[in-house]
Amino acid sequence: MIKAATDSYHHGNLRDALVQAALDALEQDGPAALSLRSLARAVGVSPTAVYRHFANKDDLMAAIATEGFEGLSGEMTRRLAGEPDAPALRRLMILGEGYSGYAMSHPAHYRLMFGKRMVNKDDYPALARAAAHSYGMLEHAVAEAVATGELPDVPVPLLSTMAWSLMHGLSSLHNDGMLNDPSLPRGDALGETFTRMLAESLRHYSSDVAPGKE
Amino acid sequence: MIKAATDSYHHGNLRDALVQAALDALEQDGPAALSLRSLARAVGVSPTAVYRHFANKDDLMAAIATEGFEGLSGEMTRRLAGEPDAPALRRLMILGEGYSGYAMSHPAHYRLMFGKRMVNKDDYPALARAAAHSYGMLEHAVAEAVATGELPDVPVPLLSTMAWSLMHGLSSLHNDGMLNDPSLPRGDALGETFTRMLAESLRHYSSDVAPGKE
DNA sequence: TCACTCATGTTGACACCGTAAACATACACG
DNA sequence: CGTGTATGTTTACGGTGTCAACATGAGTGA
Repeated sequence: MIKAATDSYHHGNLRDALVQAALDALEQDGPAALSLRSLARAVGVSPTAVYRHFANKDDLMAAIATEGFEGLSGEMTRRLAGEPDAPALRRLMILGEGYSGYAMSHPAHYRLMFGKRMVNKDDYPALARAAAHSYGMLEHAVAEAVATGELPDVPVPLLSTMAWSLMHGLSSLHNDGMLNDPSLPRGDALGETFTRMLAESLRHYSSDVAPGKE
Repeated sequence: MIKAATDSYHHGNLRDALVQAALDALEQDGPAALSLRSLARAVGVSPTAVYRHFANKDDLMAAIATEGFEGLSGEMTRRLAGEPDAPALRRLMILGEGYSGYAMSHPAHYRLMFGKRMVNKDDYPALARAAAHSYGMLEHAVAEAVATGELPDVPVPLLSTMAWSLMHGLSSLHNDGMLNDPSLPRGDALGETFTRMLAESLRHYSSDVAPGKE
């Protein structure tokens, strides 16, 4: 029930209210409950009012996904700020923990961020930009770790994509309930564990075997 | 238009026909085109006939997902059979390539396999069993590689989950169009690359640092 | 101050969806 | 042959995304 201060004909900030209502519904009732009509109802507006602010449902979803990537970047930035003087590899690990931490504490939202919409990412430049920014934080940290010699001299995009894949896969599997081996650490502890294992094992990775160097 | 041989009142094998129609629609028109009604249409049957074979849409989706995990296991088994005498670590790499290969060549189907349905996996035991079997193949190979000393003495579930996360993350990111760095290898080549990198780097991973050993 | 414009919200309609209840058919088994 | 039951159909309901036509009222320039 997010409404403007006034109960006037014009809402005032329908767009933001809709996105906020969507985030609430997402966390409380899962993605199935995300219908334009129910959002309009929650905000106290007629169903088609949505179309004054979003071209269609996909457009709204893209806005929510964009918000998600911004939240993800924000979480990682916040954690980095907590250890300003950490060496490069440690910074990379902080990113990994922040990534999986955010993903696992916003399962429905996280899933939405990787919906089919992104395939036509040209249609949603703001979304593409937000996603690229998150990835950029990772790539930057990887590049630094390679520069300081804390990671082997393997092409940075390769290392970055590998780290991203590991964290994305872990978070997705966790959120989908696929990790039920009782001997495994709990969710966010797993993120920490894998980050450390990858960093540690890559440190001893013989870069002679690495691809992409000719 | 999969129909029984006869055009009689009774279809003959509606259940299989529906699943097959769903797989076709999935590959051709994406997951959005998957409606019970359109499937019924494609098979030449009334909309509600579906409910004689599936409790509801989720039930159908679970059947499709099950088929997916069976296809995945089949692909990995097939590739393993091609190199019967490969050492343990090599077998593990074959699994990784098979996994990502299957996932990347059936994007819509693969996405479905990890839908929200799996969270209540108790409701779909056949699906849970098929998924567990795929994971079991991986865990078995990891255990062998640890036994032969080709992988460090780290808890098998941990190593297995790490490998799975890496391949699942890579496949998902690829299928969602998130990997657009032009310097990266193409899709299935990436699967091979990451498998090799992980195997190689884990080989030199100092197991003293490994968690889960006290 | 007033009239006009245009961004914003509403009404009504349409096709589609998942699903339930009641009914029809015809295969299989006594 | 008779009948029970698995299978398919008809009809109906509430929900959804979206379009077209209309209503409102806030802001602006005369």
